[in-house]
Amino acid sequence: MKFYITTPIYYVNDEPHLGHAYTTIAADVLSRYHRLKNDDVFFLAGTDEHGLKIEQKAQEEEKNPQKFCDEKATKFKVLWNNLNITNNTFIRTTDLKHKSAVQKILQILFDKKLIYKGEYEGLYCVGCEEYKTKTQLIAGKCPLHKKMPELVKEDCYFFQLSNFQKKIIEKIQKNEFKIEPIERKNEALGFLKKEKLEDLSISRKKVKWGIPLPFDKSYTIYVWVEAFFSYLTGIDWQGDCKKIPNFWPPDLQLMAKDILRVHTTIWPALLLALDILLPNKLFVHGFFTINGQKMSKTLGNVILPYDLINKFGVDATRYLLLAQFPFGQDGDISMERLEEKYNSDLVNGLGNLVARVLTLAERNFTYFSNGNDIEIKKTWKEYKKTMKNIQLFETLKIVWNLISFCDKYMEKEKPWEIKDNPERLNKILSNLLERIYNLAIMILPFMPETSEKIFTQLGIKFEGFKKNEQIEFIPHQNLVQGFKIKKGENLFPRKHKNKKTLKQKNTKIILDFKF
RNA sequence: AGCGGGGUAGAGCAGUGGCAGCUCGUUGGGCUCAUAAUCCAAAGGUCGCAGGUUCGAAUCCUGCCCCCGCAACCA
Repeated sequence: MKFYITTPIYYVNDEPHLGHAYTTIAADVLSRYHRLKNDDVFFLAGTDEHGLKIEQKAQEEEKNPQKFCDEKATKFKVLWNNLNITNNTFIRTTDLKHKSAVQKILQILFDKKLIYKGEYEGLYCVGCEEYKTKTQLIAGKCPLHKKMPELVKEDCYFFQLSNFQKKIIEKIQKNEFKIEPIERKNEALGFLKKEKLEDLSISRKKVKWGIPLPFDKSYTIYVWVEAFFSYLTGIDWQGDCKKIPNFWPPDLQLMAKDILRVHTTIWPALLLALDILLPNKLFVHGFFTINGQKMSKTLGNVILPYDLINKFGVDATRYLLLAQFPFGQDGDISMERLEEKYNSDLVNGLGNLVARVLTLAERNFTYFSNGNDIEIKKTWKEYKKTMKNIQLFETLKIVWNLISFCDKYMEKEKPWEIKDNPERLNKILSNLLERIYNLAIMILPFMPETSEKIFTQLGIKFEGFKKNEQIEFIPHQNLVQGFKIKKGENLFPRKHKNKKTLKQKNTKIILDFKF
């Protein structure tokens, strides 16, 4: 089975922030899980680099836009690398292959008469050098320049977005174009049914930093129209509608809720216009607040990805972000709570369990499997179900239930008290080690380095599941070599609280999640 | 009345008509294999506010308040 998953292509007007990291980590977890299942996975990440905002930002920093984009895109790449993200490609909308495919597409749409010349009328703020929507204005004035924008008309090209409204609604209702969670589907259907989609102006005369329109080079292409195609050019599509790459369509496109609208209007309309299959599923997740406040640079309460990586390490960062609140909802985080969770789940939970079992097992023990551990089987069953439903928070809960079960089991059996019944001791430790072995596989998509460390300490190699092998407890095959225990360093070093630092961190802040 | 989501213990959340729950934190006790870890127990809540329906409401209805996202040609 193929599994093609995408993150949004992030807009490079700013440094990568926690929201970008969150989506990308989730995508990586799902990618790694599908690889574990032996699916043929393609994981796309990338950056969106054209448009007025970039042009202006580059100008502020006195750089040419390409250099500016190169630097920012590198920051994203480096962060993904540091977070152990296993994306198969990193597509940039300034890549040559993207630009040339996009130009072909626009020509096709033009030849199909789905693009026509017209006149765009909008409220233009001279100070901002851009059109404003009514909702961006405060009392009719630009909030930045305190001036009334002028009503300006401009020749431009339109895409017949309105033609596709009905078809999009139909595809969503028939679940041929799935949107999850259900609230987001309702939201999309809400605005699609209620508001009329106007034709979309796709050309920009004033924006220089963009891909030229193939049939009229005095314009560049509006970013949203071209950027979406990176989901296709990233898998090496050349712009030929008859030659669609095998990985198409995406099985899953992850994104935050702010870009739901464009992904359920412009994006499917463009694909329908070209007779290309729609993505199978969009999954929309929520936003963070920090101590109940929006993150914002102005308020200075931003938690940066590197703050977490430096403090907790890569694996713990991946875990902590996903273990905070259900994937798909909004949630609140704080440094204080992250620290608590780090200590309770990782240090006291997983780390401590591995340490206490291995200490006993390292002394004196011979492995034999009873081959049928109900707890492990039950956990795998729920694990697979929640993973399938993209309930990553629930998956982690289920895995941690098994950890808790092991702690209680030890308390009940008290293996450290057994002095003259080696058979019983071996059985108890074997049960525990099999559970830890399975735990290590379960956490592999979430915390690949920790997983590897556990295998090393168990003296066992995990080489993945074989093709078509059921993912579940199979001790005889996989553990035939037995355990060669060598307890190592603790998996997670304890964090000791520093109340003063925490208090400083908790000062109100806000963060901006625009992509 | 623009659309969607949310407001439940100190914190984060679950609970859609039948004794108000989970995790963390806090407090007390047990244990000693383990990173002051772990196990058992306890304390802690006018379920946003105000009305209504019902034998019975966190849950259903009405009104209101607060928070988040969207309200496209910014991305």
